Amino acid sequence: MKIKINIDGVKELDIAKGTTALEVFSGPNFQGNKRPIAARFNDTLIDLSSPIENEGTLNPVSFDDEEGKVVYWHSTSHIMAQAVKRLFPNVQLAIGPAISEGFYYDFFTKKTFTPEDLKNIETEMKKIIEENLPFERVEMSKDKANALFSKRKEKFKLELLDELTGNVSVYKNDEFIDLCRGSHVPSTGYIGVCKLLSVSGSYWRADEKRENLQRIYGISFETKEELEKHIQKLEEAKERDHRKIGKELDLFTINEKAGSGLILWHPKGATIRRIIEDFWKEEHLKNGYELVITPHIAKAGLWRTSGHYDYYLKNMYIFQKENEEYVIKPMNCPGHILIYKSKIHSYRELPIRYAELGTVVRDELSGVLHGMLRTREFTIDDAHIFCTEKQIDDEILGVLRFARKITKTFGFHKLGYELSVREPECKDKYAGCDEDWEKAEHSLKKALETENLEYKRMEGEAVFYGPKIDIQMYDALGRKWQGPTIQFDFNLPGRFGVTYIGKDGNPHNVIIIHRTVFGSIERFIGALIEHYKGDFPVWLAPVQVRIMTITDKLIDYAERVNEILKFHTIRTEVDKRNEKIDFKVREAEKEKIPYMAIIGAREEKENTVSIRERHRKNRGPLSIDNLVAEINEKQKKKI
RNA sequence: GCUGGUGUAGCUCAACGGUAGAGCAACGCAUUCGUAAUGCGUAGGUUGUCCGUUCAACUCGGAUCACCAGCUCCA
Repeated sequence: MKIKINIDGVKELDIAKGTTALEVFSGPNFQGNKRPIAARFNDTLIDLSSPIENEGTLNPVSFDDEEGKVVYWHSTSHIMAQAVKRLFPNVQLAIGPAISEGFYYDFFTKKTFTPEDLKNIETEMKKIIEENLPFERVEMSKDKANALFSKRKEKFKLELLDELTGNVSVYKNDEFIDLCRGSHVPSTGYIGVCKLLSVSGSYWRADEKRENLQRIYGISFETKEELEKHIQKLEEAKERDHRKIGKELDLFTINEKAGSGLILWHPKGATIRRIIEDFWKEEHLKNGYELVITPHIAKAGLWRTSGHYDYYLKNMYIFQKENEEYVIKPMNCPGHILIYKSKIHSYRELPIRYAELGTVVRDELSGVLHGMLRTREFTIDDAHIFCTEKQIDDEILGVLRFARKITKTFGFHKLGYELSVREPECKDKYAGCDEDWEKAEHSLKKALETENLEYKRMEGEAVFYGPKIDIQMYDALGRKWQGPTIQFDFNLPGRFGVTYIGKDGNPHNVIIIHRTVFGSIERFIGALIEHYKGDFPVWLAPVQVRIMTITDKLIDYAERVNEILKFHTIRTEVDKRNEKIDFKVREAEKEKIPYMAIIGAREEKENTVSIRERHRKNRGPLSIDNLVAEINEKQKKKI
């Protein structure tokens, strides 16, 4: 019996019922650029070996496709598990999914995998790949699967089976069998090159009360070149590590005498931060925000009212003084609310926008601390917008535009958007009424659509007190960083009784919108360091010009130039050491200083400096006035 | 917090049961030099901390602190 299928909506083919996808793709009527490794039939991903029984649309999936990578890496994780089982028959299998870059597999075993083991596993994987074992999909009843995995003593697979209903599928290559939904590449030979990257601990089901597992991470590609490129990218990421650059460029340190997760900002790091904060304040003042300052500690009662004392207790630093319990603030919202509530507000005053670079302290688990990206004390560029229901559309749109503009100023040109909304099934676990949620969601959606932004809808990802937009920034390496957040709050207004007096003379509920652009200044600057690789644009560079003398005789002139530049708010340093100019240039290059102003007898005579610009080498002489104008122009343009 | 790894001079790293060594940086002297390293010299360490094993510990064991890779958490 013949059936019709579509390929890519372009070609229509008549095929015999039961023909496999692989047969279709290797037939004369199909030409693809990339080797298919799986197929998409209508909306489901299928194996190339799956027979096609119905009419529909069939498309090849290759490694270049997002879902192709998932298949490819997932298959490699099976191969790794197979290799591990061959070498260490006693380990039990947990799970082994593909992740955003590669795959992992969790194993239950008393032994710990050493780098030596990884090498051996890798070698065994290569053998399995050479054996070119087919990935066979077998569907069976749950009972049969239960019997199978009991016999193989795979207790984790049995636990997973417990939660499945109906028939299940297992994948088999030779002696190795795994409970798996699929899909997979046709055979192990499809995997080109693979590399195991690291081992770490994990828990079964991410539950620390459950079994401790050993997780092996790896990645695979079709060609050696792709693998090398990937490894290069990992090395590049290491080179950009803000902790490494922060030390090299003398930006910040973390000192165990002070405590972990606490940043000591050195002059150069503090300069970058100051420039960013000044810019932030200016922009907020220009955009209708008022700057406020709230205390670092407050009585426990305030945090009881806000609710933090209950649900955020384990993260709060609490201390006792004169029979009064105090909390070091982990959030800025209650303070802003107290300022709002210091008097009665008319509808005519709204919206009110309070902004603060508010430093908060949170006790984070020691294991999560990570340079500037995850600290125990950090400064949120926080703002709270108090507005009426009618104003939310304008406010959200305003915040979205504002946040986009600021992040772009820092060179994050590619942004991603996520709209987090309620889980539709369990509405009762959320604060606020249905109507609030719908209006808020509508307004967030509308803002994204007005700006023509593509976004991902994250069902059930909203926090309990309101829906939000999260913005991700993509850095120079294409990595994602958490950026601005725009968050509704249906919880605090009720808890604190935040109201305004309407036209009717009655109090009405205020809508509170939390928003932040940087999230945490520390994290943002950490991201910025990695994004720019420490090579900051002129407006952010802690030292913009290093003046360097060729001989001691030029020190006086160098000092004069220094004074002039400083007078024009240019950040300069003089290198008047008795060293050769090559040496001074080398150091300035290593320190990524954008302008080197070299001073010799000629320059003194002509009242100039000789400019060497980073990335542009020697530019020759330039008058002081022109140098000032050029740098000030860059400062103004924020480049 | 959990699993695994690491901790030696300001930095990067070496030594390894017999009481620590290099390069860079610092300091001193010489050199006064034109766009990525001038030469010579000096000084610098209770080997993260504490406890134990040993005739002897940087080296072995335990605890602790910190860091790293993950897990977990993230109102």
